Amino acid sequence: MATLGDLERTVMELLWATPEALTANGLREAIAEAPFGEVGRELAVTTVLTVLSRLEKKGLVQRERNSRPHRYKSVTSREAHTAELMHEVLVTAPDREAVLARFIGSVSETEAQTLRKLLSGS
Amino acid sequence: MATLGDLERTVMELLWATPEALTANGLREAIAEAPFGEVGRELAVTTVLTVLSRLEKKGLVQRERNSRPHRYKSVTSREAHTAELMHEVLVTAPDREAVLARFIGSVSETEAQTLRKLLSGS
DNA sequence: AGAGTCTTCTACGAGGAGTAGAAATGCGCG
DNA sequence: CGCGCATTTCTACTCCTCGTAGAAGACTCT
Repeated sequence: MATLGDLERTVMELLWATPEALTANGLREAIAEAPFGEVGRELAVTTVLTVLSRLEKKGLVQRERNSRPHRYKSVTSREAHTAELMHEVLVTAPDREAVLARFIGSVSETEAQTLRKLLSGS
Repeated sequence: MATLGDLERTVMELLWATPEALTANGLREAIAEAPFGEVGRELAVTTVLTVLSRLEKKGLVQRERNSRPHRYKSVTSREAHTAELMHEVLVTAPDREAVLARFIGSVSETEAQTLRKLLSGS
């Protein structure tokens, strides 16, 4: 299961929040100004590059190799990624029904409402 | 987020599958005969003990210190644990509704059925 | 071709996890 | 009560991931 480190997470956060593909340098700056994490985090570009390579290897990030400063973007949306993770967790258990029962008990009323709507629609 | 290693996972698997509390030695034997993982895995008892300590520190395992060969059991059921993990994943995303929508799309029809039942009941 | 920019390679340190020996501790028996 | 054995704790080593970045190589543009 793809578990992310702090910096990796931050990078994904930014990529998910940006529709266009970003360069390593762009990301470097974005990290420095990111509203979360310790502010004013000045990283070397190579650091960002390394993290991006690792994320690419993990299949979370796609790189455009044609444009010269390579541009990076997330492969899936944040929602898709999160949902996929949830599903991965779900299928680790043999008794999924029981897990779902527990899970339902842990979501807020609003979320339950959303689920009802979604389920009746199909 | 408490992520488990392979051996830690195996141990939890066995503890979840057993209603009574187990001793380190019992677990050692159980691991050797476990139907999953490489069969015939002969570990030193100390190895099992170490893993159990770590799991205890993580709050996943509870130890009975009174009986002399200490006995260990899982703190929560497998289902509860899995559901909790799913919830943890869910709340990492800002737009939970969207995540749930995606998630619903990824579950089987049977599971969707279960969810409908559960949600209508409340 | 040269200068500057961008990428890849290599590396190190911290921390988690698998593994287990050595040392300490406690229990039951003689 | 003290000894020997079973059990637990301490300590340690290795491997892997992740944060971090320098040095070296590749590319591009004039």
